[in-house]
Amino acid sequence: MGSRVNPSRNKTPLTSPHSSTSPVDNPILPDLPVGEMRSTLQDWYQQQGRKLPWRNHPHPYPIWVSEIMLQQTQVKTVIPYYYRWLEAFPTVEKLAQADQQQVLKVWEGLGYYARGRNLHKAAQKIMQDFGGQFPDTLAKVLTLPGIGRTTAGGILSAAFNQPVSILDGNVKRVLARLTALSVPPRQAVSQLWQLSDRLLDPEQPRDYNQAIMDLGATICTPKNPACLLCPWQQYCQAYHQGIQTQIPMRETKAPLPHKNIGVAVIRNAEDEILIDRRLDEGLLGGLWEFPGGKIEENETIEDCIKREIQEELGIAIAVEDHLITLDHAYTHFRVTLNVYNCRHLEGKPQAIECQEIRWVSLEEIDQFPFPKANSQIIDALRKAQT
DNA sequence: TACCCGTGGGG
DNA sequence: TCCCCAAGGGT
Repeated sequence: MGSRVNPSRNKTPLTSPHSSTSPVDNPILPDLPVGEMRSTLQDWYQQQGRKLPWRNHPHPYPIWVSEIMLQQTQVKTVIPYYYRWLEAFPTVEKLAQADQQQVLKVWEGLGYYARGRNLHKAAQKIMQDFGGQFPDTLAKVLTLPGIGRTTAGGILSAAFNQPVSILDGNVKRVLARLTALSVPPRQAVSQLWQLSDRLLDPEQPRDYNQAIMDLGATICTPKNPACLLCPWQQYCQAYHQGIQTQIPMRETKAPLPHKNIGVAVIRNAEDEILIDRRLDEGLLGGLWEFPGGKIEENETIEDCIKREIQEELGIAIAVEDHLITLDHAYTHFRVTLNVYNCRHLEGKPQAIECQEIRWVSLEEIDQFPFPKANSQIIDALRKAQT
């Protein structure tokens, strides 16, 4: 709690008013023993590095897939998805030929679904523009959707042993502590990239990049870093100052807004259920869902559901009994889903605010990719049926 | 350039 | 229970 910081307070040094360069301007240490640091890190990596499925792979495709899955996602979460993905789409060509719904079904549950859609689009671009070969230059790799500077460096170093630096969450944290960075990393991105460039081992860039990420993931962890086991302990300013748990400094964050949502499970005379496919852009793009919307002030859940279904699908329904209420947290807000069983009364459903609409049975609903919160609704439907 | 974009696990 | 954060990129 003592590490929570108001960023504005850090823009001016509390100390000497005469100092012309604050740590923000120059967090780079003047005399880092770069060669020695590379050597100690590489030695540590040979002994303590993680064995991961995509390491030392001869082909860039599996490495690329792993890099995309690992964006903002922990290794443990990624591994089963990684294997399933390569089974479903063993080559760039197979991925390019798949349709988006297959792709999203395999990605289902992993989150940040634009990653899956971009992987798919990039595979098609590789087939069209690069003759089916994953590109091996930084400029070309950066033209692929879903690949930024860090992911490009990760792929080029791992697949081709090219000396391209990275600045992911692990590296940011390691370098912030190494320099006892006195501002949140976001305010020093340019300087951190310079430091990352400087430290990168030009002789063994593949192992160096993997090593510094392993260091961040297993030793220089966000909480309770294992400084006594760290190969860079002697170079670490945060450790020497005893402030390693306070760095990197955090941004102040506004509390998450909460939305109350009415959700309809609509059945027709054949006992089929109405689902809709969301637009490709934005939250949960391209996934299927049960229709519904935000409950306005002074509106009952029943009124909300009837109104939303009329607006979104152009049909009249009867709202019947309560199925389930569940809470879910997204990155920028929380929701409570109030789910009700409903009956279709009249009108043909139209895709007004979505891409597509289907009447489906509970048996065939598994074929469609749903976001996590909606999967819980499906579970509840199955339970209610038996 | 801030803000948007999921989900699971740890403390 | 709640907050934090994880191999970031797109706009």
